[in-house]
Amino acid sequence: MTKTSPHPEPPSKNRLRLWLQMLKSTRIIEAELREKLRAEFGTTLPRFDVMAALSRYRDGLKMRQLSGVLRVSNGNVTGIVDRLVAEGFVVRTAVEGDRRAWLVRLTDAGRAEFASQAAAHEAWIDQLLSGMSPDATTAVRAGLDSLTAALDHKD
Amino acid sequence: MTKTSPHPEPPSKNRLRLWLQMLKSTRIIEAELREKLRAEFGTTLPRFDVMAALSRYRDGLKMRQLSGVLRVSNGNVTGIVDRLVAEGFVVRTAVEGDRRAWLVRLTDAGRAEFASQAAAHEAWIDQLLSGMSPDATTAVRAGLDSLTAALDHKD
DNA sequence: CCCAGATAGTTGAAGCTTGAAATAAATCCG
DNA sequence: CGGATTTATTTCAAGCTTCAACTATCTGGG
Repeated sequence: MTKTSPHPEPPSKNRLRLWLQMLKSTRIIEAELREKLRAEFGTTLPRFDVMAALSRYRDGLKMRQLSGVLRVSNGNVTGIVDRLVAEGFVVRTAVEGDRRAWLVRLTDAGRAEFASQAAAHEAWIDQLLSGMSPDATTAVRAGLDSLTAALDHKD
Repeated sequence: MTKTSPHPEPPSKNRLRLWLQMLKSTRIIEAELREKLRAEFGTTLPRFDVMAALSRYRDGLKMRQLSGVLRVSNGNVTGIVDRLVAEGFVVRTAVEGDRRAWLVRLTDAGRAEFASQAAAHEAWIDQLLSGMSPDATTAVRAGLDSLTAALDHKD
């Protein structure tokens, strides 16, 4: 049943439209999440992202590893971590044998706060993406998985 | 042939993973585009986005329409348009019969500059998404289309 | 040992972004 | 008409983001 489409859209146009669609949907969802994090937890998406990354590494991450995981610049992470430290959710501890580096970790308070945020976050996502069937979700995931694999490889 | 999967991942986890994947792939591509726009055109993604929006409306857009199309705040657009005006790519003209509003339009120079940027942009996207087959591209587009339709409806 | 180069992190300037407050003009309605 | 409300935009403070410059430290030859 797979036959030539009657409207011959070139692959490059198809890809461009896909990209615009990715951008649009991602921005809508990000805006919703930002708004909810602000309203319900008084925090921001970047802070949430940092805490999410740290929550996956109980032993902490060096600044450089953190910016690598988040794909943002070094200097950027410095500022966000500064604020999380001021709020008591994160600590910088010295690294044994390397006086240049810091190990950044969640405090107990940070861990508790993040657990609460993460539960809400998962529910928000579930609700925001409720318009997609499980099959569609799986199909899109598969497509994007192959895309990121190719992109990562490209570096 | 559609039967219960052997690993019973709940739909909410599936959706969460999809979201993380969307975020990851979008960020990688955005970072590439930002870098290329800077290196090859000395411009930024937000400026490009504004010019792209204006290029689709030859008669111009009011500030509010512009921020609506781009899904960013009003105040944000003010600053970006200010810079594009200073660079001579955009003009603000008065709106007949409404002294509050401005009509923002590309200048001839802006149109020429954008044509050049847009051609490069399309080629970059084509290259960045080259890891996806036409079928996968179409499938993902379909999934995201239904998602944005549901999200837009939700407002 | 010592220094050249690499590595970890911070700082600073410029620009992007938001939300809230402020201006100004249009519209609505009594 | 005239005041209340709505609409269009700008301004501002705070935070996010990048890149480039800078400091401090480590590492690997000679």
